[in-house]
Amino acid sequence: MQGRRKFRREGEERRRQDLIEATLDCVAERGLQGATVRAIALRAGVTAGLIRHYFPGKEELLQAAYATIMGRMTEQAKTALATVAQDPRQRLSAFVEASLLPPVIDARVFSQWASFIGRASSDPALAAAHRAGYLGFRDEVEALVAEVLVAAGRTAAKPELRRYAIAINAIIDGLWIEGCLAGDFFETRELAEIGIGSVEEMLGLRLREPVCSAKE
Amino acid sequence: MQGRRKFRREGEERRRQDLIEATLDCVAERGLQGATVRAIALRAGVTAGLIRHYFPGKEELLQAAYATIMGRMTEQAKTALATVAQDPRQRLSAFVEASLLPPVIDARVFSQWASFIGRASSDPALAAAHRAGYLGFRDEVEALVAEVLVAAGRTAAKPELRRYAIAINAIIDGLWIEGCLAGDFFETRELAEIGIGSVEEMLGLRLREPVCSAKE
DNA sequence: AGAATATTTATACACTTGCATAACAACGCC
DNA sequence: GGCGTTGTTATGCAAGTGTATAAATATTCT
Repeated sequence: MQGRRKFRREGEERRRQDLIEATLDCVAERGLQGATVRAIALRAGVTAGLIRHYFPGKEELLQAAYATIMGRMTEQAKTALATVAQDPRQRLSAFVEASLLPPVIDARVFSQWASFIGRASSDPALAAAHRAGYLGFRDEVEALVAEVLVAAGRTAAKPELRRYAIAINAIIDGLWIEGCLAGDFFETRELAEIGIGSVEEMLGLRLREPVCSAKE
Repeated sequence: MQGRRKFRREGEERRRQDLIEATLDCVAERGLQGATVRAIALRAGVTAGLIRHYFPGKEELLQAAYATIMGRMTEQAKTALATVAQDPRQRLSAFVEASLLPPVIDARVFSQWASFIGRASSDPALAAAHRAGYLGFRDEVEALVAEVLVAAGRTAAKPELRRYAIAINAIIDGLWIEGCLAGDFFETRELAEIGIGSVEEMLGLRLREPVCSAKE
């Protein structure tokens, strides 16, 4: 008998994160079914038993993984907002654009999202987490639209604002899905252009400044 | 020992359909993980072994189930087209509307869709099935838009048509998801109204005939 | 009615699953 | 350097998984 495997003790938070990342890898590649404790442990370079040392059970690990990707997605969206500071139109435009280009458009992330959301209907905890994330996103859109309308000198009644937010949120979601599922059908910036163009048509005003004739 | 269970022989196609339906029930309620041969058989009022008499394996049953819901969804949308016959604008309007009301908007169907789509990334058979369904849907939209534009006396260049189809498909998908996941946030016809309104704004023409002032 | 057929049940099997436990080894402390 | 603490491995287990097979029964045909 050769002795047992050598190992290193990682920091607690580091190991936790590694396990979550390994879980997301498994979910992305083989769906929730493929995310068994043994597969996760193997990918994390660890033995299966260790999972129960960091999480009460597999269930909790999955929830932590879901919370992680939700947080990551909203974080990316907010990052897109932080970049361009001044003009509301440019801000909305940048927001839409960022949502429809990598790394937000990503088959891997979509696969994870779909796997978890498929179980959200049966799992109240997942459902609540999703609902919160969705409303946060829509509120973000609504605030942006309000800025834009005010800057354009248009009145922004509440029901109208809500309507805009729902519609714009929908088209971003829809294009996001199309891009993630069949990215090879579209040119690099095609979805982003369509997204921004559609929002312009919905709001009835241009978001991008009219460029000089030379460009594109 | 009491004798074995009594049973009835159902027609072949009937049994197949029952098994598929039972599979969809399990998927909707407990996700793909919950769709075990035993759970499916129990729900179908049958013993587990029978599944292998109608399908080569569990894998094929799942594929058949997915094909079923995909077909059902596009079929429902096409039904809406069959009813309204004449005016292209009314046809497009009815199509969008039907896609954003029950029974197409349905939390159960969405749960099934998400569960399957989550595995589509890893399963080539599911991926192919999805891609075919998606392209079929988009072609339908594109044809509808072409009719509308022609009827409105506008030129319908191919890239423009494609752009419209992608955008309209996206907003239908996005609103569909919102409605399925959080139907209680919206008034009964709210999503349908938003969908039709958005399409009108994108195309730059009205789909519904201008109603007399009394209505609504 | 009785035999032939193939649907359906029942049982078994090899394998995987999540989880429990005990042995072990890496690290901090004196 | 020896020693306790605890992160980590190894092993085992009961329940659940898909599948294979034979026995039993419902249905059809004559």
